[in-house]
Amino acid sequence: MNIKLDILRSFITVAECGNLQEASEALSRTPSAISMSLKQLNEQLGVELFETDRKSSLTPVGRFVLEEGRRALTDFDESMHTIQRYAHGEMGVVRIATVPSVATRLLPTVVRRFQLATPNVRLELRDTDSEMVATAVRNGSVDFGIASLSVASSDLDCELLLEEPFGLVCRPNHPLANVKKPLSWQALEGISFISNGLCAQIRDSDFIQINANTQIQVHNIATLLSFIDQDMGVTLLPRLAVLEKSNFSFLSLADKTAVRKLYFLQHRHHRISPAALAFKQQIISNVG
Amino acid sequence: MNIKLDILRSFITVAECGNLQEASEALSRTPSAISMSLKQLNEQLGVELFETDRKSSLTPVGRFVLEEGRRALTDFDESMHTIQRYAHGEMGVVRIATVPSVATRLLPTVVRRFQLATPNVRLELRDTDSEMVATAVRNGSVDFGIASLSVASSDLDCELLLEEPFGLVCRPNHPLANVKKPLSWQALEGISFISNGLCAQIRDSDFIQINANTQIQVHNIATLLSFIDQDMGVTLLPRLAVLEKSNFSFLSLADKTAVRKLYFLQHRHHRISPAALAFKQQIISNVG
DNA sequence: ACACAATTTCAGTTTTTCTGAAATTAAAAA
DNA sequence: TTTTTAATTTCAGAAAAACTGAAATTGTGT
Repeated sequence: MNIKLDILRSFITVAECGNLQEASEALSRTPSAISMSLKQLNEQLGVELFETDRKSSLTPVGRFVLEEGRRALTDFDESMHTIQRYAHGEMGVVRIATVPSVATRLLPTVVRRFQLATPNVRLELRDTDSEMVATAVRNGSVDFGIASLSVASSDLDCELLLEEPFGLVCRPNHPLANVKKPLSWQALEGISFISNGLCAQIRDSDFIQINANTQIQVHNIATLLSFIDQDMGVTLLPRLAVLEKSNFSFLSLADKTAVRKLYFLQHRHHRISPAALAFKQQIISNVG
Repeated sequence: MNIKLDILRSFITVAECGNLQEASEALSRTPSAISMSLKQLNEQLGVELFETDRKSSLTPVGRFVLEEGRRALTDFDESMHTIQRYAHGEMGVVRIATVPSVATRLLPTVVRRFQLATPNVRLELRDTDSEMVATAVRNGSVDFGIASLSVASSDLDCELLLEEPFGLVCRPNHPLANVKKPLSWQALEGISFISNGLCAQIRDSDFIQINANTQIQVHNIATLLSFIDQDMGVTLLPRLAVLEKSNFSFLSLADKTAVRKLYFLQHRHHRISPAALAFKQQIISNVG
């Protein structure tokens, strides 16, 4: 039979203490239990490990077992510790794909806290559009993603992270900028409206009409905002997509159904690593 | 409590087999026993290791435990194997000090056999005079020694290896070379006798007289033999001290008490390593 | 050689691990 | 979906292993 961890541990303790009594205290066993363990090790190796039955001096084999066994045990314990740390999410890699607005507006705080709590977890962030986020999740190149499309399929799992209302974005000197109450869709009539990719999420039929008639659609947010800045018109965006300290007015809408929903996207049957789970929960607690 | 070897082994086998049944056969246990072991590992880590209770796919933690655990186990097993090999004398170093005649006449055969049987044991041979052999044993710089002095003291243990009779060594054309029967001490009268260090071991009073009256004493055997070769006289040496295919006649003596005794010298309370013990036994079996 | 202290042995107890049957659960098939 | 089937888990009892405390043994120092 194989040499057991406990027995090796007992031997090392005895060899270090130089006698059974101390060792038995250190191991919280009776001397007789330790004696029996040593006897077992003896029989397994077929050689004496101590010069006499007083455990004060080792034989050459004893010295060898002490040295080699000590190394083997510390290595093993270290490995087990590493496993524990991984299991507790204190170690590992977290790979995330997310839409730009979340990456720039939501994650910095979360990342800062997470790094402080678990400095040994490496983070790999990537920001793209929602489609690519879903793809990355599907092919397993990220642990989970955050995107605004809810495409729960057989291999993709969607979980709502947050809803944020769309608002009208315009220059502060735009006529609409002074309206105090939430804007109705009628308010947009006769106004030059620039569409963007996120608008597709608003399901209101009145707005869909407006959106369909729009002449300009700009997908890149930075470009979009520079259009607005140059008096080309107004657009609709969720709060997060606009920088906080921007030079734009953000006006709320009367239609409370006009919201962008952000979802966690995960491979359906693949569990994520403890570190990834911890990061995900950090995001949730930071939003809630 | 700590993660146990057996449980880790079970987990790895199950992960490799992809199901409990195969694994339980490989481990010669029932599936239920393995199931309980896995449950224990789960509880110790606080995380699921398999995606479902069919053990076909691992969670990220499971993959990590498999990888790290596999390495930890093979390292540990290797260490234990190394210990076993050392304990069985298949590994290690054997350091020996011996008198020249043994080193040149006895050891070559023994070393050849030993190296064949245990190629991973390193040998460190050293040849000096008996006094220095004893010193080397005493201060622990060799595992054991072979010398012709019996100085059993409190820290030195002597064990007879072999006795070999002294004989008269002379040139083949020397008058004594033709004597057919064993020589008596009287035969040495009027003959030029060259003494050497080993002669001190002959305790016969007649010879002691002869030895005391000798004009020349040569300690180095090579020098001694070259004196004999140049017709300076005869000497007494044990068989081993003279090369087998030498140009000298070797005549037996009537006094059967004139023998050189070779002893194993060992530190009294220090056990020697299994490899050293094996080598020692190889010597004994080669002599007997 | 003696007395003392440490270790081992032994028998019985506790703890752990294992087995086999039954219950549960998940995947596959109808 | 429901049924069938196969794998896994749970459970209670059995077997094995480890442990304890008292007694016997052994070795050390005087």
